[in-house]
Amino acid sequence: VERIPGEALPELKARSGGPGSPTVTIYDVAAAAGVAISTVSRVLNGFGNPRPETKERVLRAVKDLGFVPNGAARGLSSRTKATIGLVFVRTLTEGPVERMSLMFADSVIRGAERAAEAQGYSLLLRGVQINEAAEPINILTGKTDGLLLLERVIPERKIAELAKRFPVVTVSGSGGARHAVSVRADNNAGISSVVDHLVEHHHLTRLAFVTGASESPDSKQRANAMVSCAAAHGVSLGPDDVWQGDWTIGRAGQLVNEYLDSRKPLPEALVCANDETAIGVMHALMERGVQVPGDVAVVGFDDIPIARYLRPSLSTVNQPTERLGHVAFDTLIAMLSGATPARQILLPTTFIPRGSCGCG
Amino acid sequence: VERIPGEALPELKARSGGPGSPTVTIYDVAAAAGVAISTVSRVLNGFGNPRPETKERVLRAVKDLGFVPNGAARGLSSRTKATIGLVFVRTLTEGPVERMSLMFADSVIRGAERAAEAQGYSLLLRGVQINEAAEPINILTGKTDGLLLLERVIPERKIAELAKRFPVVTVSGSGGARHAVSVRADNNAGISSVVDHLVEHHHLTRLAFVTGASESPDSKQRANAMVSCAAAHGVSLGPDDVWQGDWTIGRAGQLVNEYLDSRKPLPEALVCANDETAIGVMHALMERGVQVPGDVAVVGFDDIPIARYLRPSLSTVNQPTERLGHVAFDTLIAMLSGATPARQILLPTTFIPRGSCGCG
DNA sequence: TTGTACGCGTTATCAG
DNA sequence: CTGATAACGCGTACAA
Repeated sequence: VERIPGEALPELKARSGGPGSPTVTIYDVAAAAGVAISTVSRVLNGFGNPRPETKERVLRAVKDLGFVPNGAARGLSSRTKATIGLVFVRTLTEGPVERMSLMFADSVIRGAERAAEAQGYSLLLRGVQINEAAEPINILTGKTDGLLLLERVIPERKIAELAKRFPVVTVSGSGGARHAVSVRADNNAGISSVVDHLVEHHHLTRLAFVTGASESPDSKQRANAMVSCAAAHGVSLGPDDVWQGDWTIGRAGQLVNEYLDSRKPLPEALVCANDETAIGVMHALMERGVQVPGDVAVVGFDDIPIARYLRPSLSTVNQPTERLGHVAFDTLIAMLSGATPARQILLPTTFIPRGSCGCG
Repeated sequence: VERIPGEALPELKARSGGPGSPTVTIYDVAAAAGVAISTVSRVLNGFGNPRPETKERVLRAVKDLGFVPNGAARGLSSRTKATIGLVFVRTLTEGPVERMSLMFADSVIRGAERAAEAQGYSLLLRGVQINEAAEPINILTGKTDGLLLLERVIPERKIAELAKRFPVVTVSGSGGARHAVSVRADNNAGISSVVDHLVEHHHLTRLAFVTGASESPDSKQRANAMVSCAAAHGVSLGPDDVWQGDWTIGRAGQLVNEYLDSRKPLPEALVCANDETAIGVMHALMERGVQVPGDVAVVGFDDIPIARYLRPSLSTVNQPTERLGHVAFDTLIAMLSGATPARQILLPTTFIPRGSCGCG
C-alpha cells in the first residue's frame, strides 16, 4: 500500500439522515436583508461604515436565519484558518493501570487553549506516538496556520526542516532546531535550587536522580543539571546514581523495588524528573517500610496540584505549566504576523520545599 | 457594541514575514506531473483506477513538492470539515492554588482525541465559562461537523435547540435534551455499589455525601443515587448529610474544617462526588488528627490514576473516563452518517475497594 | 455607501 | 482512464 498524504476524507453516507438543516449561507442573509453579500460580509466583519439602517437589517436577518459563517469558506478566502495545531505524545500502553499520567501535557494544553480563545483562534488537538508523528504533522500543516509541538514528538532534524516552511513553536523541546522557537521551563535553575537546598540546608551528600523517558529533552536537561550541580557542590553522581525512569508512577515504583532488592544502601535523597515519578518512588519506599523523609528525602518536579496534598506532602519544583502553553501560543501568533521572537524562551521555575524533603 | 456572530478574523500583518513558503497547490502538482488536477485529486483520494504510470508520476510530484491538501478548500468543496468540536467547562479561578483540578475532563478529551484519530477526524478544543458558552458554541458550529459537549456547558433547553439543527452528543450531561445523544457513566450503579459495600460489608450506618459543583448533572445524579440507595438500606441522609462541594480539593478541605469546627459528630463514612474531593477530605481530616479509615471511611468517584497511590489508598468508583470520550465521539460520527443511536448510552462503573474505606 | 465579480484550492460531474 | 469545468461559501478589489 502506498502512502498518500492527506488521508482520504471520511465518507458521509446519508446527507439527509441526521440533523443539520439546509445550511444557511451569506447569500441567504443578503437576500433576506435585501442587500448584496459584500454588504453582509462588511457588516459582520466590521469594515466600512454601513448605514445604520442597513446594518440593522443585516443583523436582523443574520439572527433570524441563525447564520454562522462557514469556517472552511472563510479559511479558503482569507488564507487564514484561524486554527493552531497542538501535537503531543501519546503513550502506547492502553492498560488502565500503567497508563502514563500526563498531567503536564494536559496542563500545557489548557494554557494553549486559553490563549487560543483570547486570540480568536481555535486549537486543534493531535496525539501521536513518538517517532510516528511525521505524517500526522504533515497533514496538520494543511489544516492549521501554525504548530505547537509538545516534547520531542519528532527528531530535531525534522523539526528544523518543517520549521523552514511552516510556523512552529516547540514546548519543552530541546530547542536546537533553527527557525523553530522553543519555549520551556528553566530546568537548570530548578534542579540547581533543589541541589542547593538538599546539600546546604539538609546537608545531604549521597544523591540520586530518577529520569523521565529517555528521549525527553526535559528529562535530559534535568539529569544533566543534576549531575553538574551536584559536582559543583563536591558531590558526585555516578552512573549508578542516575536511574532510568519513564515519567510514570509504575516504572518509578519498579526501580525502587529493584534497588531495594539489590540490598545496596539507599541514597539520602532521590530527586525525580517529575512528580508522578516522585509519587511512585515514595509509594514504593513506604510500602517497603522505608521512611520518607526520615530515611530518604524525595523531591519531584512540576508541582502538580495534588503534590501538596500527598502524605508526606511533596517537595518539588514548580514550573508554570499552563503558562508554557499560553506563552508558546502567543509566540506562535506573533510569528504569524511576521515577528521573529527569541529562539529560546525560558520560563522561571521555583523550588517548593515541603514534607518529603524534611521541611514543612 | 452589537454582537456579531463569527467574530472578526485575526489579522495577519506581514504575509511575507514569517516562514511559510509559497503554498503549493494541487495545480502545481498537476503541472509537475503533466496531468490535470482532477487526476491528482483522484489519485490522492483513491478513486477510479488510475494507470499505474500516471499514479506513479503524481505521487512523485506530490512528494517532490511536498504537497499537502488545503483543509479549508477541502472542507468547502466536500462539505465535510472532518473536524469535531469538544466543548468543556473551564473554571474561572486563575490562581495556582485553587485551580480546579479537571482530570476527568482531561481524560475524556484524551479518549475523544484517540477516537478522532482513528476516524480520520480532527478534534477542535474549546474551553468555556459556564453559561457563557452559547456564542462560542454557535461559532464552533461553523468550523466543525458536530459537537461534543462535556458536562453542562449550556442549559438543557439550549442544547435541545442546537441539537435540532446540528449533530450534538453530550458527555456526562443530564441527557434530557431531545435530538442530542447523551453518553455518561452509570452513576446509580456506582453509588449503589458503594452504599452496599459500606452498609453490608463495613456495617456503617451514618453516611454523608460531598457533592461536586451544584449545576453538574453527574453530581446531581450521584447525590440522588446516594440518598435513595441509603434509604433502601434503611439509612437516611438528611440535608445536613449532603455537603455542597465543587469538585475541588480545596473546597472539600474547607467543608471538613467547618464541620469539625462545629463540633458535630462526624459521620462514619464520607462518600465524595469525585476523587479530588475525596483527596481534599482525607487530607483535611488527617490534618486535624482524624484517622482514615479508622474514624471515618472515605470513598471517591472516578478512580483517577493516583487514587491507588495515596495513603491510605483511595477506595473509589471506577468510571471509564477515556472510553466516555471515545464512545461519545464514535456515536457522533455514527450520527453524521445518518444513524440514530439510543438517546442515552450508559457506560459501566465498578467499585474499587481500597484502603480508605477499611479494605486493602 | 453599496453592488458586481473574481479568486481561494478542492472535490465532483461530465464529456471525451 | 483522463481532462475540462462547475460548484462550495466567503472576502474583497473595483466599479457604480
